[in-house]
Amino acid sequence: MDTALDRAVRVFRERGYHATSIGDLTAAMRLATGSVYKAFRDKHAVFLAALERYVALRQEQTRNAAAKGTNGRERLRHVLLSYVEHSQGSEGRRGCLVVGSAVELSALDPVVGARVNSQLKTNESFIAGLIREGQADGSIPRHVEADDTARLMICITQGLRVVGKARLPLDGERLVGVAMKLLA
Amino acid sequence: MDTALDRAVRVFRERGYHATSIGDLTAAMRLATGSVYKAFRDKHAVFLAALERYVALRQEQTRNAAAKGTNGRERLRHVLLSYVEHSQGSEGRRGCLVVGSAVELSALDPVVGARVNSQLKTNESFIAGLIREGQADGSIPRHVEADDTARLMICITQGLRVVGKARLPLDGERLVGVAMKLLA
DNA sequence: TTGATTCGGAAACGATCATTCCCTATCCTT
DNA sequence: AAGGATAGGGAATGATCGTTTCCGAATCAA
Repeated sequence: MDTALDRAVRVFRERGYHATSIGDLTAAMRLATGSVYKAFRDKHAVFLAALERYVALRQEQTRNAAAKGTNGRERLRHVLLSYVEHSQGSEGRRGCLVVGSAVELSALDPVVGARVNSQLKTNESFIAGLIREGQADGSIPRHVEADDTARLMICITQGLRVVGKARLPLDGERLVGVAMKLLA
Repeated sequence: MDTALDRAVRVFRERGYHATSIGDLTAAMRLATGSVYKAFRDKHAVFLAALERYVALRQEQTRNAAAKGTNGRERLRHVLLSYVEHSQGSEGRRGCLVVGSAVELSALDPVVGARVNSQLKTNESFIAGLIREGQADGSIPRHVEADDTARLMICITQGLRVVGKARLPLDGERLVGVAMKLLA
């Protein structure tokens, strides 16, 4: 079942919500129509479950990236690097389900809208936390505005997914190198 | 006819491509079904025309914002400020047709994909040009990498639209203040 | 005024959508 | 071994989609 949900995540990432038919979904999940409706109330419920699963997976990947760093600044750098890598190539073209939900559904679907909003806030707090961590361990200057900088960095991460989906090449080292100026 | 196309732009921005039915379109454009198909080959052609019109409008607004500045740095600052303002409030919730096209259609529709890609490159060149202008007039240091910085700023602008659509409040002065560190 | 022509509007079309229903095979219990 | 409950598969259903077609009104030339 979880493997079927992973396949649902994949097809929703590639095609978005409205362009994904139940036929696409059953083909990808290798389940018959009836089976999908046994497991989920409707298409919307499948999407919500897929979104939840995607968010959990991405959160784990981001925490793992952060763990690579030895101080606040380095942890943040690895998080940004991880975002660039995931926004690139075939993974980038597959797209981010949070960005896709925000753009395609946020305005029309209050449930998805609220979920996306809360997830962005969670990510923002995580980044703000890393900045404060860096300020505590001396790797980031005290005068950096943690909240404003975190919000701008969320814009960068979400923008990376948009640009990556549009097939512009992204050089991780160079882009992150420039972005780290925000911590000066 | 142009006023009808403006209404099409509006509904496509709000609902995206797939969630907009011909019924939505005719209601918004105040045209009957037959009239729409007299003026355009199909729904896809309406979208392409709307995208073209939106891009032209936004480009003009961005150039106007740039014109407010008296040197390269100030012109860039006004461009960023303009982006934040457009990403906010009701205008922000309406969304950006370029971001929407990139996320929803870029991977599935080669024509839209190519158009979005070229538009992002155009915007990037415009920003890179402003940076070089600032370096020529002394308002931006020479050691700033124009191309890398421009690409990161494109990420910021596209990300602003995503975050704005997700209803996170954006403070123009604060965010742009932080972003201008990239020109240090 | 008349006739031809062009343009917008609404009904009709097949296709496809999300959803429901029913049947079959598989297991666990006794 | 038999029976009952359960899960999965696939056909049927009503609604809605994009598109086409046809009809009436308005416009312009003569």
